Amino acid sequence: MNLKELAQELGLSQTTVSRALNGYPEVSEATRRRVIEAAERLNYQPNTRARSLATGRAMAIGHVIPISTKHEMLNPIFADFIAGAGETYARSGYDMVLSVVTDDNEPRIYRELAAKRGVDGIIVHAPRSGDPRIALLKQIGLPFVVHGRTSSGDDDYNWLDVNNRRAFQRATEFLIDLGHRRIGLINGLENMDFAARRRDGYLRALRLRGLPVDDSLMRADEMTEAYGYEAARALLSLAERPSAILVSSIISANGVRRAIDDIGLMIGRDISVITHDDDLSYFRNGAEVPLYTAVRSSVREAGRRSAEILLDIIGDPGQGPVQELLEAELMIGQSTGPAPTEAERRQG
Amino acid sequence: MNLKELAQELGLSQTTVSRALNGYPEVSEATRRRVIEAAERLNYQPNTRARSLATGRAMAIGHVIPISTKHEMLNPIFADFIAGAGETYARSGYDMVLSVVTDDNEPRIYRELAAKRGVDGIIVHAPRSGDPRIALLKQIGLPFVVHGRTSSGDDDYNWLDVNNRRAFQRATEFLIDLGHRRIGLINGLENMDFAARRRDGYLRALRLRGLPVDDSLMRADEMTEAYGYEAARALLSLAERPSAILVSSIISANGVRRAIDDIGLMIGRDISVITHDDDLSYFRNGAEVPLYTAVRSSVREAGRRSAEILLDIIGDPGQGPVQELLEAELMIGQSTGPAPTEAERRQG
DNA sequence: CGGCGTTCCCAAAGCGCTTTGAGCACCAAG
DNA sequence: CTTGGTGCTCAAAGCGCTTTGGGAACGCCG
Repeated sequence: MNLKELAQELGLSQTTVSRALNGYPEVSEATRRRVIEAAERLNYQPNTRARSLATGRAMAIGHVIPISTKHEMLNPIFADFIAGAGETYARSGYDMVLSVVTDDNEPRIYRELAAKRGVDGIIVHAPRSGDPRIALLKQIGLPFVVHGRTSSGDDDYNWLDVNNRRAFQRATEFLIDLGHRRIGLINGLENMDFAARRRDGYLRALRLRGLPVDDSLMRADEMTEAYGYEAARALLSLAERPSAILVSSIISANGVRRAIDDIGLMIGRDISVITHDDDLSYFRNGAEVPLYTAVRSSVREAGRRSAEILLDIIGDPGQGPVQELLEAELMIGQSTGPAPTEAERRQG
Repeated sequence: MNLKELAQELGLSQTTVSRALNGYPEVSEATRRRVIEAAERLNYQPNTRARSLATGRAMAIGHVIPISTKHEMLNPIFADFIAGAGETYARSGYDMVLSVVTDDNEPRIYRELAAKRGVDGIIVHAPRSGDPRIALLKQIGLPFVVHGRTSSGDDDYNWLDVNNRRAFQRATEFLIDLGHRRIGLINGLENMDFAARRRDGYLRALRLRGLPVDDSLMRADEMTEAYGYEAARALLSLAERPSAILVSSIISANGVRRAIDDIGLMIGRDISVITHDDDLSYFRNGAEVPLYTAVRSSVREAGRRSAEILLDIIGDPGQGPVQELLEAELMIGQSTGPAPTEAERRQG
């Protein structure tokens, strides 16, 4: 069923039918009702391809999901981000097109995406420090919003980010206030901008409180459960082991917990743990009292909001860069407690 | 840069340029080279919308990702499945369009997807038992492949599935062989077809070996970490607690482990655990010796293969239904061991 | 009754591509 | 010299929609 057939069926011209369906004022209410009724009855939907060829708008947003070439891994936070963005698109009648891409040929993909005119805008995922994609996309001229930021000098682009530095500074200070002096950091890959900022926050808190920085307490890698386990085992077998650990993902935190259990220590008593919590639907942080003390920020909400920003910009390209910084909330859970005294440690 | 401009630039007609780029034999090699060179130099890519309007092929595949209305959750296995499917699409020049949809308005979405002609085919995710979508899609006439199956009488459609029943029967028998007599099942939501099959496999093994079925040993829910924990706590606090537990997801298995640790028992000695392992990139099951004894089947590979099947069918719609059953492999890890004797149990 | 807005509707152009059906050169064969 | 291929190229139609620029019908006023 296409427009021509529908118009024929109704004894109207294609113009009138199109206008009736798209809400133009030039058509009488009676006709409009008649048209809409017929369209529903015959399950007419305008052909997307033809429509967007005519309007020049693809009514689709591109998401380029990078897969790290080294590890061939796909971070599950994308799933939740996309769920959020998907809600926004559904409301606005946009489609979401996904390209899963190894990070070595990303530039090509962006150029193609733009040249093929299959999408009206792009969401940029997982920006690295000084990510070249931003300059590339600006040059290409396709509207885009970055989920996260990148710390090159140029700040003239749209982004939505969590205040990672503040969050990790606060988390670290919280631990210091509890009496912890040796605090481990199990971070994400530090070529990722978010991870670099988290480390900065951690370091700043240490400096502010006059605590020494010890490189052997800092780890960085892809945030799997296994990595959390390995890293925690390593930290806990140090001669001077940390009494608290900061973790960049609740998934890795699961591994940290396992390591602590394995050693026969108790989380929250012998070792305090604070994790970043993206509020992933499959990894909710407990019910009444959260399992982990955490700095939390919903990545799903970030997806929803990033998509809204992008659609805004597409609708009104004139405006200056839109930038939104979300604050993470610090939630006290069962995984933190006062630092054990020397006596307690020797006993434990 | 569009075709017209490129043709002008070259002093050729649009026809010739189009033919040169699309590999038709009617154009001389010299001309073809000249055209291709110019296209690359000027970064010409045919406009997707125009092209697919002309050819009638959208060059895109739709994935409808259901979000359970009750829990608002998005299973992370989708991420890996999509990563796999994405590889196939990238190779074949297809786009992937995602619709994230709450399960109450799925039928509408499928109809729209078909009527709007935005995609050439669909991958159906997370089929429920007797899922009405299969009849719907057959009626609509859009090519589709189901990831999983559904157990209505009609088996005349394309699917790719893991042999869930066999896998869980084998896992159960493996536990029985180790001397376990009371075996818990922490399953996925049993309105899902895969979960129903897993339960069947479990029950069949019990029956075959003459063991009683005890409903209090069977749980079913969305496969989160927290659910694994809660369910395991419940099972382990039964008067007659199971000595082994079968789990439907490695994520829930993490929760099961946590519950076992909490109670002060040891996994693999006091309580044996076998889990299904989708080989998710962020939840790899250990290195040399797997952490968990598991029945494993890569969901990423399933994605890759499902997409291939769909593209095949789109290319040659004549063929009968394509159906592929993957066998899961049973991997012995550190989470299983012989059932403790009565004496050991009392002591433990 | 003529003229002028309104209201409603339409024919046709155009979006950028593919593809059909032809045509022009050129050369070999008759 | 004509005919018939062959090799290369092209103009134009068409995909299904939106949108421009009218225009018919109608009522109302002077």
